[in-house]
Amino acid sequence: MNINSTLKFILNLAKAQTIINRRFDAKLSSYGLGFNDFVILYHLSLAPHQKLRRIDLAEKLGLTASGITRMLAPMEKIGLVSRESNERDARVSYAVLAPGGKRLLEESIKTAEHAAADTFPELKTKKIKKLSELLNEIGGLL
Amino acid sequence: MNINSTLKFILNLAKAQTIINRRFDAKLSSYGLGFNDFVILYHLSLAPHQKLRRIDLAEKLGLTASGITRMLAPMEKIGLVSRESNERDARVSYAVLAPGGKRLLEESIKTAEHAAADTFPELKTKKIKKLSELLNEIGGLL
DNA sequence: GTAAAATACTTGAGTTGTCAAGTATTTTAC
DNA sequence: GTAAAATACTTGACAACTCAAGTATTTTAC
Repeated sequence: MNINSTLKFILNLAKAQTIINRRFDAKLSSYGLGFNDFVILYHLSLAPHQKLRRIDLAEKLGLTASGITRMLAPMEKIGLVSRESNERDARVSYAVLAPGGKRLLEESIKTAEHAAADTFPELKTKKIKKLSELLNEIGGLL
Repeated sequence: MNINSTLKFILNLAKAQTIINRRFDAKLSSYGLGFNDFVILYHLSLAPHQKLRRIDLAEKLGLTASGITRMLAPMEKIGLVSRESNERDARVSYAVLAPGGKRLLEESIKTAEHAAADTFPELKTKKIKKLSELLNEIGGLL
């Protein structure tokens, strides 16, 4: 019952990611954030006017539009993000980084970086580039 | 609001894995399997006597023991795995690959391999090795 | 040999997503 | 300019986990 090495690799990837996710969730829980909450705040902070369409947010995280709707609802309720409409296209609803979200991102970012460093202690810049390229083969597709 | 490259890499990894998981779930759903169901069957098929303690299964997938309990329950109900106790240690309950599970694994394995090949079309053995080493930095920890 | 610690597993309650379907709006193509 | 297709988003129903706490058993250490 053998499988080829690409599939084996994907099994390893899945395992690693499961552990990483749980670890980051645990570390960030002191801020009341999940890993993906953090990632949403991060992408919003980089975006022009610190806002993104829900669908672009979905693309950046690899989630579905539905998932983004679910995630943003409680974040909006506690003032991390707010909602803004687009004058030219009534279908669109932006997620905007709210002051509370910006503050929380600033507070939590060091924690996230430490968690990353703990996870990959000796990850060098060169290696990262190569790996990221590889991951783009998937990330870029969808 | 910049972050270091290790954290950025982890964000890419998370995105890729989210997409991979959804894709595999979709492909395997024609067999009534989720991605992790498939992985459980696969690990059981490789194990001595095709059985594993729940906790070892948890370790192999990167899940918690609780998660394994939840996953195995429906799989047991439909005859993919069965339960076996350990005579020497009454705490232990093995998950055993049942005939139905073995058959389903054999049927689905090509689908999973194709999904893997589609995801990383030109993944060479060398690259895999490097990336897998890196992933062991986490996978090995827990 | 017994108390304390560790291990294996399960369960209740909650979270974080998924998919399929539906609504509203915009774009395309003729 | 209008019908059909595409796009953006939301919702109901559900799946696949998590953590914290609990039970049962085994191991450790004195």
